[in-house]
Amino acid sequence: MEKKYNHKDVEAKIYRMWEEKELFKAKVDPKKKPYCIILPPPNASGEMHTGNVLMIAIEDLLIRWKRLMGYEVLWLPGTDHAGFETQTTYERKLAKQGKSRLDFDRQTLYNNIWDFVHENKSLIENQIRQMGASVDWSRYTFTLDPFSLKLVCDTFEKMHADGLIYRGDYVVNYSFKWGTTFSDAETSYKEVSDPLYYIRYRLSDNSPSPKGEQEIVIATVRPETIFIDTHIAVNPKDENHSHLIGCKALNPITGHEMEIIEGSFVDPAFGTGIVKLTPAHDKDDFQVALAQDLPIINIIDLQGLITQGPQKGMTIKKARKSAVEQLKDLERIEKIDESYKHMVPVDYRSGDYIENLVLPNWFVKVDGLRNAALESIKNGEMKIYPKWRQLTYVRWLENMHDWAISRQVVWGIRVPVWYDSSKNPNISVTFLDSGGQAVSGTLSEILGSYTLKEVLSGLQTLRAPKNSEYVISQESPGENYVPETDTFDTWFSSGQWPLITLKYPDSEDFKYFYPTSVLETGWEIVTRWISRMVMFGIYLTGKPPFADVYLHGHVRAIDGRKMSKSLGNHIIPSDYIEQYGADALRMGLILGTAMGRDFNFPQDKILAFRNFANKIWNMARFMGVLEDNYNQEEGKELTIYSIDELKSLLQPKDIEILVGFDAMLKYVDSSLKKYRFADAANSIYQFMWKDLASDYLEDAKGRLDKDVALSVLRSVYLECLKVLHPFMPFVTEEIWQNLTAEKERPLAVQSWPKPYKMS
RNA sequence: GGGCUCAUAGCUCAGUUGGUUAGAGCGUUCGGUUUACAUCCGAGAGGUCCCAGGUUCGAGCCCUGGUGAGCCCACCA
Repeated sequence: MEKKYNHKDVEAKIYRMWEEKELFKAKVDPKKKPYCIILPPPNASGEMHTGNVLMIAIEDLLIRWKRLMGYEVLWLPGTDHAGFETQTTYERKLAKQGKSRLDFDRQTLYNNIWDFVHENKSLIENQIRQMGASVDWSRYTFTLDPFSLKLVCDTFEKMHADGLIYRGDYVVNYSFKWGTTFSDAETSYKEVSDPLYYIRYRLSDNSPSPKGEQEIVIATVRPETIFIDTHIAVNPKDENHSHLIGCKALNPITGHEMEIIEGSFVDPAFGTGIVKLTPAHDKDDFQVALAQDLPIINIIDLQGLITQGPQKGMTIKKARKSAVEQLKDLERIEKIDESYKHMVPVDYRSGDYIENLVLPNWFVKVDGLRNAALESIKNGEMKIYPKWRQLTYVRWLENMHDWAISRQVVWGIRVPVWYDSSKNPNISVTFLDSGGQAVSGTLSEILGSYTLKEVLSGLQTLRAPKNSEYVISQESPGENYVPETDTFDTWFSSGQWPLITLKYPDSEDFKYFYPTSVLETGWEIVTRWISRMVMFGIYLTGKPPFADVYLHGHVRAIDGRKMSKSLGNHIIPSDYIEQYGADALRMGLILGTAMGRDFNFPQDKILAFRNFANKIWNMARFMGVLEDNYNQEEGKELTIYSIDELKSLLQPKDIEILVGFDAMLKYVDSSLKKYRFADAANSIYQFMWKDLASDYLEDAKGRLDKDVALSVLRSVYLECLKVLHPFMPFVTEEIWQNLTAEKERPLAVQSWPKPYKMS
């Protein structure tokens, strides 16, 4: 053995050995208890970040522990196509070449992204190997595999048949830049400064105010929508304004009468306490309009242009300026508050602006699914660790409203819907003609000049009005049909991930391993992902997809702030693997924190565990030296006795270390059961270094009954390797291979220690 | 606006249902190459457990109030 442990030479070699021997391939075995974790799929085109690394460290720890305990273990890896995120990454690449998605028909674009993803896919797979993850590669799954496509579409069909899917006009978050809808979960808010305009409205003579005022003033940041407004709201509890309810004001631009209605959402203290309603372009207003059956008028098209009125054809920004000019000319502006700051919706990744538009969309009715998901928590069928995170999950589910599942991106699973072109003349399409020129219009306009075949082969996007007639089918129902071009929200497919990976409903895997044992992931994904998996799992199988949910904390940068590329404080895990080894990185992260709490990247701990790897390496080496010396001094081969054989010869020091081992083992087991990984890790670490090396081994140097001491030392040391293996798999396996006979099974598939029971 | 979490050694953090002298890693001070390991060994210094009050025989831990930090959700024209 080398003087120093060199992880660089060892880790890749060991992983290859494990993989070649297929040690991690699960077999359905009814005689054994199953233990299953589905690896939360990293983005296919991504690179491993510290969150992934922590996740792998924890899951591999659980998986290897249970494998040694004798369970039939399955850890199933995969990657996610991450619809929108991947497409935007690809579009950025296109932009560098001076191109955009609009240069391609949807099929070509899809194929190009497919190639792009597969070029990059091996990167993340190799990083998973680098970490030592004992996953079953034979079951590797990608969210766009044929089985996945079929299951997701089958689920859609079933839900549609059960009345859980509907198509409706709804106010959605829409990005003009990316040309798609976003879910609420993908929308965040950013503070910006916009002028707040105070606009004077005359009251109509037909319904004068009881208090006799002639005018009211309304504050708005969106004067460009004024001309379509039909209603105004005040809070009924607002003493200054409630008398206005039922009165009518005149629209300052068009002069039409607008009724003043009550709205309990109106804050009397904000602005003037009076609000104009724009149901198509504001979520609150939309809800009021739905409840009170007010007209919903959309004046912004998908390019972000105003579709009617005096500002027709302008962008929102220009229209606003123009509307302000017009109002100034009409002397309707009382004042402009230039210092006003407010929160506007943006895409949570890119920070690009999002508008509220009313668009036809596919929706999931959440009411039918939510209660069962909540019930599984309340009755203990599914447990969340740490427990205090449960609240977030419950709150969120309780507040969840209907889920818009369609996205206008190409990269994803297409909604399996078709429209009969002859029955839906009002469907609007955009396609590239044979010369590559984009053509847009309704089917009835276009089919005069082009054949349907031409439209289909160059098809980019299609938008069907709410009441279009459609057929659900995964294949085209006939040559007269045009396909829906929307794809599913990524969470609609990843929400079915446990079912996709285990091949619901007929496979042996599914019957044996479902529900899985534990879902381990970051807490920030609770709402976006876990809630969906539970809802789909219960909907399709009657059971939540996992018994336990363990949520780890965020890894922050060394400076305690959130990691971000712009701050320059983000950490590249492979640098640490390179420098200190995957074992040290894993152990450092495991010991970095208590259960589920955020923590700073534990740089110095990783160093400490690199040293620890070297320490145990040298213990093994030294045991060899001691044994060689014994052979020379005694002139005979050292006999290694079992502890049973030595019972009557054991010295107090021997008993002490054996009893100590039992205590450590018990503590590790009970800590792991409770997901208290740091406690377990610290326990084996302290025992090996302090008790076994510094205390017992030092003492053994002076022992006269060397054969007894060396037998005890060897036994305890090997048992410790087993305990440490789930934490630091590479170095323990390498030492095991050095110390034990070649024909013995690798450490990864040995058995978990049993206590010595000396007392 | 609603909610969650945190505050313990110079730094980063453990401390389980209340129970002797509050721990670890890094850093720091002093001293060490005896049969492995300087990525080592031995010894030490270093804490008003954020503040105030309460419960208790006993509080870092439980309760109330405050201060400071971070985060999540919702979102007001």
